[in-house]
Amino acid sequence: MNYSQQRNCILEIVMSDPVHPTVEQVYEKAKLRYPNISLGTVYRNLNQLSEHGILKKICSSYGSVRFDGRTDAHFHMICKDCQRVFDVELGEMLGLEDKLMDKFGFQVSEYEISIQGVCCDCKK
Amino acid sequence: MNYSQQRNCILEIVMSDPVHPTVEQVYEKAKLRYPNISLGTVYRNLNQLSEHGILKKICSSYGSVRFDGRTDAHFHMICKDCQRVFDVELGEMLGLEDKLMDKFGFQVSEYEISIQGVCCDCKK
DNA sequence: ATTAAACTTGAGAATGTTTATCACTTTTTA
DNA sequence: TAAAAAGTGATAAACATTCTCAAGTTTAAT
Repeated sequence: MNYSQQRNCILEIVMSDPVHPTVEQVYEKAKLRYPNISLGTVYRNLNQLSEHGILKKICSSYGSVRFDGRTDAHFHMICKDCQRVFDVELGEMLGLEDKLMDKFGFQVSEYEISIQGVCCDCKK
Repeated sequence: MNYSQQRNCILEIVMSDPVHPTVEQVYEKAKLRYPNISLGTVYRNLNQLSEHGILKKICSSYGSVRFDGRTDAHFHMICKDCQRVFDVELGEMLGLEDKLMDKFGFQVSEYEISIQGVCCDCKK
């Protein structure tokens, strides 16, 4: 990857504020600095940055794709109403539901762990 | 929800085989029994069934949306190559990476837990 | 059984999201 | 500083999902 001003700006937008923005939100913020930036450029760069493991793509059943500047192990709480994504640290998972209610006022309704990797068939 | 043959067929397709099919895969299987079934009907019913908690929608960063006939607490392993989704039981999570390698030959590269619910702002 | 209301369907249009294309510009390399 | 490689904006294309609606089913109350 070569350097580019636009990609750098996109990276900063996602890294600097843990709001887990959607593509559209990144686009709106990027336009403040580069008024002519195209939506395609935002998609292209978010995807490249994810593929290089610099950002993480988050997909949930509720709402649209979002991006996360944190790539270390942690969890996400996703609100079914506003679809915002909140970070949860590993330790906060012990005694899950009560703890999340006490700490964040977040009412857990279901959760899902997904593990990415390569299956035994594809490793061949 | 009224009864309908098509919805029932769609439900059976997802419930009977733990392949976690995509919309398109459900559509292809449903056409064997209802050759005129429309893709819109498949989307409509998969969404209704998920909204009623009868099926679960699975979204991952790799590949497309899939549906799961199991709604009890369990995990998913998603292959980055073939994008298939495999079930993992809760107990199998202790000593995660080694255990999954021993048991399934699945090489874990990253994982993510997402918790759905309602945040403190939206509860107001 | 008959009927009315509510629900569902298939077909296709409409919308929304994401990727591809291409002439041009920027960055890197040597 | 020139050539190669990579990136950009604009727009078209591809793909995914939802919407619309006339016609057909299912349900519940006569």
